[in-house]
Amino acid sequence: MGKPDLMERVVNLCKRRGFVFPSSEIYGGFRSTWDYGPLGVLMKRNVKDAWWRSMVQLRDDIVGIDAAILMSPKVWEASGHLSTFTDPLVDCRNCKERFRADHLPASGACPSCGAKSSFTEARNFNLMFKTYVGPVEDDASVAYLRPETAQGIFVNFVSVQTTTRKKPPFGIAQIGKSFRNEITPGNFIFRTREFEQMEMEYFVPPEDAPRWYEYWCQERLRWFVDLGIPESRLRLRPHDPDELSHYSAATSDVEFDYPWGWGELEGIANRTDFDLTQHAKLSGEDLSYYDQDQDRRYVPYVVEPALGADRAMLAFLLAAYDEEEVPNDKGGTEKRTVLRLDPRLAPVTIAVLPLSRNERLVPVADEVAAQLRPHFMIDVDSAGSIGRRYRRQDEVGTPWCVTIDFDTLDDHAVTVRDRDSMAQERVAIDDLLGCLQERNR
RNA sequence: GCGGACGUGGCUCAGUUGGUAGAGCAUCACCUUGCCAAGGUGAGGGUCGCGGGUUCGAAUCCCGUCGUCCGCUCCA
Repeated sequence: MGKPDLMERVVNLCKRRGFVFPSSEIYGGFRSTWDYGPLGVLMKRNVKDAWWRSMVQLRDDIVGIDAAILMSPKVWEASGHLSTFTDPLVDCRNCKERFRADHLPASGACPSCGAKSSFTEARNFNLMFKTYVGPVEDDASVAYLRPETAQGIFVNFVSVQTTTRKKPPFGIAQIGKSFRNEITPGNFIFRTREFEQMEMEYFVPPEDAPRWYEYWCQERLRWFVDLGIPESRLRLRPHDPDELSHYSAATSDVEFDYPWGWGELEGIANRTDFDLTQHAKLSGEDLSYYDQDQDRRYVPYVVEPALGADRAMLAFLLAAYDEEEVPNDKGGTEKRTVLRLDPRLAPVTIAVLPLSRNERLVPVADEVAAQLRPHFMIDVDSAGSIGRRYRRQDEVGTPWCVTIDFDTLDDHAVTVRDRDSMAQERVAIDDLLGCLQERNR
């Protein structure tokens, strides 16, 4: 399968099966915005739950918060986003290429045109969405949609630290929407203007920051591998000094092998004490930490793994997509599309399928489904041939199908069919829940 | 925002020199079958992205606009 082809097929599958729809489609769509459908919202929740579980639930050094999207404009003044998040851009009238004004060579010649180049005036693109709070649209009521969730953590640092009595090294995690008025969004849900971030700020003594930076780089890489992305499709790429963001001393990207090439999936940054120091300056509040054991006061350094939930979901979908040839009953082969998603990420965990729409089978299927529903996301489907329904479930990544057949009426057992191996096992209904929970572990 | 390509039922596409829209798949119902999709019968579904113009008449020509893809740019 060609790589560009893969992207097309995944986007198509997403639309066809209700993972992701173009937003506002009845009005012709709205650029760069996507809506998650019934299966997509389930999967995205699973991605976020998996992240939250690994960050917050399974650790005792990280707590969560959920900060407001709208914040005081002072926050963005302090963080540097008001001044630094603006890119001055110029276009060359001759070759039509666009450059960052501050990246132009001193000679003023662009690479493909040389001396013939002729630039437009520099125009500023601020990546923050601006809005007005309250009834009057004046300068005093200007507010911004947050371009990252991290600042909500920094401004709450002292409150969280004192209420939880956590001591560095400790972290604060948050999942939420962010907004950036990107010049060019694209590649499906890879870069959109409204997106959901999963960010964690890890506060450490300054001298320990490099060590924790290394730790989180490896830790984040492991997380993706654990959830099913092959190591061969992941890599860690340290930023060159000149591509570092204004707040960062060191940044590495976890990159994924997208159909269009290697691209960022997650960024791990050593943000130093930049943010806390800036907020301390502008607010006048003391944001340092007093270490009683060592009797010293310091402003913690911050190591930040920042991941896009939408982007992560795309990577999991791309890595899971597979087409294979399977033998059919006519002696030939046919194509089987299967999403080999980790069961923790699959939108539907168990499909309950009566072998046919027989009036004795359907009620049993409903009973089995009712029994499993409190424990798993269940789908019940009785339409069409059993083979067709297996294929439908394969295509959306359902790990297990439970089939009720005519023998069930006598032996009170069902068939459990595995997505990847297509193997079947007979299981008594009384043991079914335990059996599935065991497999789902 | 600039340059290039494109926009017909859910999907993939056909639609000849402008005459008022078609196929396959999918969906739904009934029948059949009964463990790995596409057997039978029938049904629903398109003002051809949107708006305007030319014309007796436009999916087919012109303009605008919105959207998609590729590149510039961006970085979760």
